Amino acid sequence: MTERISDAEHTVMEVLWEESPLTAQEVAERVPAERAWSANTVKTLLGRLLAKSVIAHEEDGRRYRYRPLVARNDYVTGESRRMIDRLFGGKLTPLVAHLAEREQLTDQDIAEIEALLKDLKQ
Amino acid sequence: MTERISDAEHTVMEVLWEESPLTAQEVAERVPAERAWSANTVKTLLGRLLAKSVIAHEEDGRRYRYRPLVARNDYVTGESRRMIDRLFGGKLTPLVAHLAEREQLTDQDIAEIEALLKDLKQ
DNA sequence: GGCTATTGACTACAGACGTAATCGTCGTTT
DNA sequence: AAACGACGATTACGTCTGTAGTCAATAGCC
Repeated sequence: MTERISDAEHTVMEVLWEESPLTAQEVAERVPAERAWSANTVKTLLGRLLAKSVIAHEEDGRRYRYRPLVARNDYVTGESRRMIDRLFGGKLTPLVAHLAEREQLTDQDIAEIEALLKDLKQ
Repeated sequence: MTERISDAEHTVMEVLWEESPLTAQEVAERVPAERAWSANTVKTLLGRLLAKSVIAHEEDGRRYRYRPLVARNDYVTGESRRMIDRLFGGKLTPLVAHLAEREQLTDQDIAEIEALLKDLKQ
């Protein structure tokens, strides 16, 4: 049911996941400089995220403080799943195979992942 | 430089990656039934993909046969990289860690991935 | 030789997105 | 009290996307 979050909106979410609640202005200050957004742009995005019920706002005097309603972890899970479904037929192994082949995994990467998996096997 | 491929466009690409060259009509026939697109829709999408130079067409009598210009593998690499950058700070290990934690990996999955990694270590 | 079906090109149109300016309100400053 | 400034709400606007309809050319049929 959770509506799709656009790219620009995601940038705002990252700010709120990092720290919240924040006022619109505080969010604007924390948005990565590459974006170079006006304060108004940030407010528009906050409004759209509100409309999508993915954040909430609580009054604080004459302004609002915004706070995420979805956990970053859940969002990340959803997005990775979408990607894996679209590109790898929903299977994880082909993803790892692909990445292993195309990105050069350092020995350390491999060691880390192996350790991880070992842990999983209780 | 390669332009972004939208969701609907990606569906068409999958058809062409599966088999090509194909005429517009053949593509339309092969698009997954859930989409239920009109032939015109498919043609529009082919046109947009052409404009983005991600496919090419060669004349064949009064019609065209379309064929991908980008390899699926390259596309997949690009998309996975984007996702990993956005969600996992560009590092692969956190991706695997996240997936391992949130998706239940079967013992078989784990075994497969371990085998994969073992191979990588020459 | 006119009619019809196929096919690509062009046009359409609503909704999402990126980016912002403007408006209205209310508290603050002088 | 009048002007100013901060803030949310509303409006704007070009582009992209999803989904198609319409038009023009051509090729085959009768």
